[in-house]
Amino acid sequence: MSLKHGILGLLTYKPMTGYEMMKVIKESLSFFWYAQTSQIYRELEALEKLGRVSSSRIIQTGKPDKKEYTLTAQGYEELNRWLDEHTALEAVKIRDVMTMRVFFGLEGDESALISEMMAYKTLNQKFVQELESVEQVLDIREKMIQKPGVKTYWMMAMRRGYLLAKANIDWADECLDILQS
Amino acid sequence: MSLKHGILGLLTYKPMTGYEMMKVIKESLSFFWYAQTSQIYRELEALEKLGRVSSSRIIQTGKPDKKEYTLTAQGYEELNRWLDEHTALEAVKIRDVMTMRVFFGLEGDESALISEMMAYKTLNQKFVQELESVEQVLDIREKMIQKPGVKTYWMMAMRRGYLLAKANIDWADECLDILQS
DNA sequence: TGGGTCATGTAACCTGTTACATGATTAG
DNA sequence: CTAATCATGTAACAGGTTACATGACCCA
Repeated sequence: MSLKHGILGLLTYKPMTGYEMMKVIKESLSFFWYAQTSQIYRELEALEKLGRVSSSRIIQTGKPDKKEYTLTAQGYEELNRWLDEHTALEAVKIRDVMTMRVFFGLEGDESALISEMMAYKTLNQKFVQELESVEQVLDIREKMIQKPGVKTYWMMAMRRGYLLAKANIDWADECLDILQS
Repeated sequence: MSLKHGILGLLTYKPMTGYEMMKVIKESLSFFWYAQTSQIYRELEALEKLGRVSSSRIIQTGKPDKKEYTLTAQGYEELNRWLDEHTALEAVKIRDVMTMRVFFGLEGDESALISEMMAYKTLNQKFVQELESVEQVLDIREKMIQKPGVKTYWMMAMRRGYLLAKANIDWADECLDILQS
């Protein structure tokens, strides 16, 4: 239901610092979960208070100290509980700014909408391109993380990003056809 | 960026009470914006304090009193400002529970995931069916609201819901193929 | 010497969720 | 008689956003 479970999930791969998580989220998870650094640090603290993760400070030379978080047995339990409960119904709680913008489009400036829609299409096209070459990256990551079978799940998630971006592009084309006629 | 602008948008159609908005949102907007009654009432109050809407109490016989909100000139301005600013980049801030669930699927129970995925598919199929017969409804609404041209925008928004639901169904099928093999 | 990376955070605020409360009318 | 509809909200909490702060090291 929230970033908390995403963090627990990431920690099943290996112990990590908040900073590392931020990068992983930006690089690999951002197509289904977006988060700010400040929020990650706050949630980590909250999770530690709840006993779902534990931390140890690592002193480095030439670099600032870091705080590495590890999943506890309790955290693992909580993640599993969350995974096995119904997610399908929750997925219906959608909030989509772009659709809202279009829905009330009669009120706004049409040329502004057109250029927004073109920007939107471009963003989605870039994203599709990125995903098209991602399988090799996942191969490497799977080996690093030492969880055989994990790639299958990553690929399924990735496919969703791909299919959605494709649908977004189709939608943008349809809208542009209508708006520019 | 939030429910506030959705409310302002709705009020361009006609003055409404919080209760009415709740119904309109549930019936027509829920595929891109989900909201609870309690939040609607709170946002209305906040908007009134900011001078974006004004309210008048209407006394009814046989029914409880109601509070009808009207868009002010300021509110109209604010809506337009929002409409003409860039939405495309904001649309990238995605949060999708179902994809997260799949991404960390290796940890959870596979049969639980399969039944969630089937439920998810069913929900999306129902939704597609609803949308397929929606055009007539929009015709009637457009006449009621007396804003010629508004239907075009509604249809574009609707199409997005349709295309996304279709993409969701395709994704669910792909996942089920993989999970059940 | 200026920008990027490494690394951690705080404070205030805004937005969304859950649970609860009230009470009359109307249709089956 | 009972469930739904009409209609309004409050309180507490959880989750997300924005803006700011610090400071060293490394590369061009």
